[in-house]
Amino acid sequence: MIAEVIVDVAVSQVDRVFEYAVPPGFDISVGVRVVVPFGNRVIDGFVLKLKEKSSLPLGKLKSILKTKSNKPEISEEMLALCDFMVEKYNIKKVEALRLFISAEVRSGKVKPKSLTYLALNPNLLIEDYEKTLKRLTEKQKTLLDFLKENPLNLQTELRNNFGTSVVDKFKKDGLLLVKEINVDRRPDAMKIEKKSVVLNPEQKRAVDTIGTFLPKTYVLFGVTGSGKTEVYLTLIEKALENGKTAILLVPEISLTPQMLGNLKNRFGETVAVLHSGLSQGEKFDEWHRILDGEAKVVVGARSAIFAPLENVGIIVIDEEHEGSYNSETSPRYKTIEVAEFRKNFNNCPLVLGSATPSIETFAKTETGEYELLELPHRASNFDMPKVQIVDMLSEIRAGNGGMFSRALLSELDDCFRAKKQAILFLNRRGYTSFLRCAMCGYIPRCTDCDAPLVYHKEDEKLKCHFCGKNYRVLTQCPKCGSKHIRQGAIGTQKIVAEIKEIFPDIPVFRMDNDTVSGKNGHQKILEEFTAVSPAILVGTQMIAKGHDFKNVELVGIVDADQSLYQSDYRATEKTFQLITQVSGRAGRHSGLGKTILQSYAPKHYVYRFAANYDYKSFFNREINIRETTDFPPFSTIVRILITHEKENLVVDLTREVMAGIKEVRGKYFESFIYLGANKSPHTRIKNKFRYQIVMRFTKGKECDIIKEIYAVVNGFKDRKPSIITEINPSSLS
DNA sequence: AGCACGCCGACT
DNA sequence: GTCGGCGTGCTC
Repeated sequence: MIAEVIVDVAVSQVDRVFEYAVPPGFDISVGVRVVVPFGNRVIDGFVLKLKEKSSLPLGKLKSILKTKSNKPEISEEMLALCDFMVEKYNIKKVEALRLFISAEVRSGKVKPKSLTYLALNPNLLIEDYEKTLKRLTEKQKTLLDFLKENPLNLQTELRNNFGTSVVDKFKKDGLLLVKEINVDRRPDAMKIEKKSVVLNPEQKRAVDTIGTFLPKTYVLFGVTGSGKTEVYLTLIEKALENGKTAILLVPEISLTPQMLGNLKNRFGETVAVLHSGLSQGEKFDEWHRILDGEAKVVVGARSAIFAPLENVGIIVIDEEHEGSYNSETSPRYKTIEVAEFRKNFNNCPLVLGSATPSIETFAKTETGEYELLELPHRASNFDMPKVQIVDMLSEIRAGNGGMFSRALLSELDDCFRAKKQAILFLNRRGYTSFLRCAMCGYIPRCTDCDAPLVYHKEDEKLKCHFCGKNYRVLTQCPKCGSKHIRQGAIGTQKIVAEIKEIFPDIPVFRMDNDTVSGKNGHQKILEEFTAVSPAILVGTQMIAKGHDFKNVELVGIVDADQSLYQSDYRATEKTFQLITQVSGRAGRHSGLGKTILQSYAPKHYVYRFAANYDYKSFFNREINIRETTDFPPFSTIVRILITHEKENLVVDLTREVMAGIKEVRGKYFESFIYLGANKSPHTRIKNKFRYQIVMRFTKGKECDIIKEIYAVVNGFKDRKPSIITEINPSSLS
């Protein structure tokens, strides 16, 4: 027997099948991990296929040394998924396989945990043993009495309670036998009150529709608090009743304990968790519980989509619009696309839930590719907080040049007087910043792309991140002639400092990347904040997600425009999503919440629609713009990123790749909208220079074009700089 | 990636 | 004379 093996070495030169002989007597099947001789060393590999004959010249073939898993760890489905990902993302086979089987499981360093128990010897009656003792001491008697009632005990507990010497004597005499019992290391779940919920008619309709278990993709479009979770749980329950399994994804690790609590209330111990924040032991044990079929429901962040479940009956992606579902590091993949694959393979439904679906997802409900289901009403009786838009330009004209409007200050004052809490949200993403006229709000934009220009400090230039075109830095506003040109970004520290000055008696908490450290740093700040009232919390997006603040009645969005003027075609939709999400933090338990939204462009359509929570109108407007400007979903953006420590190598390779891509463009000239090469906005990360080739082309022939681009790129795989290709990257930084 | 092989410089 | 620099090539 011959086995086709992929060796566990992540280098393109060896990312192909190697053949090995299976020694007689070896029980090897497809999907097991093996140890093989490779060159003059010994490494791990994955068996992909078994066959009778080798095509290799005699004498080249070596034999598998041993197996690392006694049963297949990669199912037929995952092998097919591996091929799919290799084709779709141009990644290496091992990279995909490594996603399926984490390092903790592969390493062999993590072992199952066992506890030492002491059990009564079944062949020795306590009475008989008692007779062999010369004299029964007090301690021996109490222990014997205890053992009569409790035949199996933890060794440590027994020793602690009855004394080491007595226990060890019984052990030595053979009354107690050592028994190692494996225990699973299990991630913590949040304690959540069990309550029985009656589904409202809309929830019921969603459950009935998806509950037909047709292999379709559904968009569950429901406002915050409309009870999407209850729909998920009911559907998972039905899938389990049908003898199937289920996957439920949440956007962030910090949201898993809560969801796990919900799932455990309903499904008990058949629930497993998978995400990168688990301890090594937890990851190992949870993964094996899934593989062994003990766990039927898997909850987790994006990596949980690779859970080794068989017979999947439903896949749910909650908050499907969240950027965290796109892997930002190699191997880059899109969770929804992987989920689509598993949905098709398992012939089961995929549910994408969101209050603010991504434009690309919602567009597919219009083309009929996805089916739309709506939950338009909140389960509680509270409305979403009222949003007031404040024009910061008129504040400046009225002589208020500070970063807080009069409206926000007076609302803050009211809020604190009522002994309530407030949140100030700073919409800052990434490092890039734009310029803005402080008098009229003018933002310099690229004449070719209409994207806001980004200020680059190192060479004192304004640059367009879409085409790379350079502009001189403005000193005077071309629109109103003012010389007050400001850099757009303000920081959280500055806000905290000002708040402390204006409201010296109010406790201020700050939460951003600088103040949150460690595993629970996030939780700690939130707990401290929750404990005092009045108080104010200043932070970036991390305060926006899923937190149920009881006492927060006011949300201030200090500078909503900051995420709007990212040079990213998704900036508007991200802004809409953020506003909706942050607003949702106020008045959750009183219905009296309010949001103040400060903007220098208050007439921008995104604010008008967001203030009314009018997603559909926003979508219609946005999809129109995408269509007229040829942006996704009406076009495809491809980015080729080339990185290395030596800049000249990167420059040379970028030139060569660009030449190849230009040939592709020649063949598909009518499809290409744009093609350009430039430094990446983050010129250097971890000492590596970054150059990128960005292109955009219309729909229709994109599959052929992408294939050709991959072919060009793969021709340079043996070069030193690393080169990765991304389709519709989530950011161009 | 790792590791061997191999072909040139500067040292005990 | 040899130790060791890292370019090149191969791994069933």
